[in-house]
Amino acid sequence: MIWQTNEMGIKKTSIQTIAAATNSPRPTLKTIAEITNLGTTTVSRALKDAPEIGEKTKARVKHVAEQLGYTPNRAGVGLRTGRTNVINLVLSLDDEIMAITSLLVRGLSEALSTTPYHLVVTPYALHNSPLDRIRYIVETRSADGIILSRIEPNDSRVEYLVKHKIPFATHGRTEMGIEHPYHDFDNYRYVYEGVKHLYEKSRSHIALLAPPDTLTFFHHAMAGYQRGLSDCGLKPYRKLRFCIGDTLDTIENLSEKLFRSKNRPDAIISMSGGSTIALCSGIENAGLTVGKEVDIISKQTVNILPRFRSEIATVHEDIRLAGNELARQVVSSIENTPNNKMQSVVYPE
Amino acid sequence: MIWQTNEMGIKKTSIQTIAAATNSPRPTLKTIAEITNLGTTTVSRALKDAPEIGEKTKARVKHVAEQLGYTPNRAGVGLRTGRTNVINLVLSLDDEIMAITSLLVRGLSEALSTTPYHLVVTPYALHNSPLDRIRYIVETRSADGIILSRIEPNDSRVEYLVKHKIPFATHGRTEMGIEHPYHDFDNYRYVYEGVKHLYEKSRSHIALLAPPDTLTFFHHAMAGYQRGLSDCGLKPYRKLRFCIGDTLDTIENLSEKLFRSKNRPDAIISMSGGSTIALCSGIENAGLTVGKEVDIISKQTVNILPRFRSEIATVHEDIRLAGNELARQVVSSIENTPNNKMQSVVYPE
DNA sequence: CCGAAAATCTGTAACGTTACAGGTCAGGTT
DNA sequence: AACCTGACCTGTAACGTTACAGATTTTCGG
Repeated sequence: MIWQTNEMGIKKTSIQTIAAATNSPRPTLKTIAEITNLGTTTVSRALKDAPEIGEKTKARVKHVAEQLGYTPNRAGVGLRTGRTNVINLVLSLDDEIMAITSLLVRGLSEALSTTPYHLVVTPYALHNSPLDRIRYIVETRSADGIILSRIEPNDSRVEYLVKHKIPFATHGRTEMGIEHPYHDFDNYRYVYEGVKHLYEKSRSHIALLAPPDTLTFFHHAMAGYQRGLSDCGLKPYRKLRFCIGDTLDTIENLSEKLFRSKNRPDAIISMSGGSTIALCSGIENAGLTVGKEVDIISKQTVNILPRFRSEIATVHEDIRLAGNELARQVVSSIENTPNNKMQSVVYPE
Repeated sequence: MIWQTNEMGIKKTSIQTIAAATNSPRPTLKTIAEITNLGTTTVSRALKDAPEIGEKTKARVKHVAEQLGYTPNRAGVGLRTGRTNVINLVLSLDDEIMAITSLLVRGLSEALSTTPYHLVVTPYALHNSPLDRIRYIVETRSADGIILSRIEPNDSRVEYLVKHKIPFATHGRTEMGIEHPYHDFDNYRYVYEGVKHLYEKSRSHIALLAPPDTLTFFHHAMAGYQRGLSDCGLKPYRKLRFCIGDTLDTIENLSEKLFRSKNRPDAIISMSGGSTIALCSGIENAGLTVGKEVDIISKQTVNILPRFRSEIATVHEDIRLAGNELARQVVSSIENTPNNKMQSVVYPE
């Protein structure tokens, strides 16, 4: 093919050939000890600036270590100390297709970059028990701290982690009477204010495009919804037959069906930006126009909805901030310095 | 419990041992060995079905292991064998905001689920050297195989990994004359056929919304672009002042500026779905309509553009498939079974 | 019933690191 | 001169696992 201009010009070098030229096992403490004529213990202590090692020796050791490109072997450290310097973000694959992952990871990395910890992301398929992944991490001792999402009111993972005394933080709240670090968006307030806003625009059939009802924030959203409606003297719309956990195609289809029906809503509050897009498609397929027959308020984590249909009112959920907070919390938790605030609920100005 | 059926073999301390083990510290091979009155070696071999262990013993050992909830300590295994059972996906944070990550991860997990390997994702900030992360993984021996993206024609990471004999696969190709596993979308063909398609719709000022020019697939896209134009007897449009690596806001602004200009394009081929959305916003801000004054062809990894503006012609890039392929390749590479195809370039029907 | 092969099982060492309990020695104190 | 102190360094053991080289028992042909 045309762009493979290199095929003629450059000779191919096999992996083996290059590697054979560079055959040296990685240096260990022992290597450095032999070179410097010190004990491995001394080298180990020197490299971490222990007070009982002379300055001259430290400098010498560090210099040699640098020369050799020494890096501590994690398996060795892990075996001896039981620590990994890893924070593990456990994520569902079937979720968060709309940039949440990306932003959360960015927020976490950012905050961890000033600590000795580094981030590892483990995905799991939703059809497996989410608890399995957690158990695996705990049993194999492969992280010092864990970050969870998709939190349920009565969450077996939280129970497990508390029982095993593993530091963790959750993106979302539980309702188990257990105190633990968490960060959450104020979904109650979001929906409550959404209802009021729509009421002021004279909307009266306000539906909620809710999260899956297994998750805690479904209840928060629902509470805000009901309180908002009751404060406005409105009645709840019958429960939608789809939620933000469904595929975009499902949402689009059911949304179209809904908006073709006689008793359709005249406003929707959506809990997810991705779902909102499919929702709009359904509305338009039904021959209606967003901003005219129907008003939409939606959360979004990335600024895309105004580009999509400028009539959608949006509220920004700052996932990067969530990452920062969660990282801070879990590190505090590991290092047992609970001077900081270990729980936060935010809402944008 | 099974081991109590063997009356002769039971140590008097069995019960206490079991109790102690079930209490707090995690069970190890030694725990099982004490309970079963076997050597740790035997237990280790039994758990991995070694042929020199009797069936009866294997069953007994496995049963006890199950009872105790034994899981091998990864640090121990890692230290001894040098293996981690980890495949590490190294991802840029500043990239792929539009679901690529999510889909790639899903594809990889899926394919790895039938292997002993599991996926770990390490993000890096683009302003750090991407090589650093790789070096860290290699030096600390924290993965058996690595998967890279954002491949450059002359990629230092590839060079490094080949030099250190670490198995890896790349999402995208290099042009260094080094043979290594990769998976790629046929961007040459995509752009080439895009140009032809637009030409048939009588478009003549066709611009390319290209990738950053550091990446290999920029060159592929460019080659397809130029060849397509030349086959149609058209001239290239002057290079755009923005690319798919820019923020959505940047793209929207520069796009508006472009489409307000006198010598604006009448068609665009875009290399990324996210960018296309911002591009459209810019076009519309300039008072033009997609499908009327301007035609757009765009790649997308998730089916969102038709919902956005139904006039956009789309080509699907199957990232999940990419994940499957890359996983397969890197595992083959680790296990030195290069019977499978280690390189693939795909284009949808 | 012998001897040897086959089938099972075991002990030791090592992977790289760090905790711990010393050791050595210069210099000062009694 | 004997003793102590503090600064600096070292050896040993252990974390949990597996490779390796035996050890023991069983089986079986002759």
